[in-house]
Amino acid sequence: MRHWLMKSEPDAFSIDDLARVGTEPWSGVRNYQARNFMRDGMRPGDGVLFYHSSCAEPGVVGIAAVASDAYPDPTQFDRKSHYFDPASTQETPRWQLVDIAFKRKLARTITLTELKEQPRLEEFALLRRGNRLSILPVTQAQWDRILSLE
DNA sequence: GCCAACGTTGGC
DNA sequence: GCCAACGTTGGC
Repeated sequence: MRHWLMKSEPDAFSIDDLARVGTEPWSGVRNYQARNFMRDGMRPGDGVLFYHSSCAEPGVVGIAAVASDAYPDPTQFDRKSHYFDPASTQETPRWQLVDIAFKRKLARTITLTELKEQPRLEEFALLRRGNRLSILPVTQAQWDRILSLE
C-alpha cells in the first residue's frame, strides 16, 4: 500500500465536506504529474493525508483513502464546467480521477509550520521549494512521522 | 494583495 | 526546439 497527500482549499471542499459526503470523486485535477499519480500510482485502499491549502492555517487535517481505480474525469466533457477541456474526447480522455473516501478527522490540525520544523521531514515533497503539486507521494516513514505529531 | 515558483501556450 | 508571455498555486 502506498500513501499520498492531497490538497484541497477548505473554502471549496474541506475535510468536513468529505466527512459529510463520505466519498468524493476527485475531479478538476488539471496537472499531468498529479494525474499520473492518480492514474498510475494509486490503488484502492491507499492512505491519503487530507491537507488544507490557501487558508488561515494550512496543514494536514484528516485521513482519507483511495476508494476506486482511476477513471475519466467527467467534468472534462462538461461544457458548463469550469474544468471543461475542449481538447479532450470520450475516446481519448485526457484527465483521470479517483474516488476519495473519508476515514477520520485529526484531533487537531498538523500545521505546515510544524511540518517544516521536523528535521526528519526534509525530503518530504510538500516541503520542497516551489512545490505546487496538489497530489504528492508520502513514504511510510513520512506518514508515520507526520501522524505521530497528532 | 503580493510575489516566487512553476506549468502551459504559442509565435517563430 | 526555444523562449517570452501568461496563468495558476499557495504561503505570507
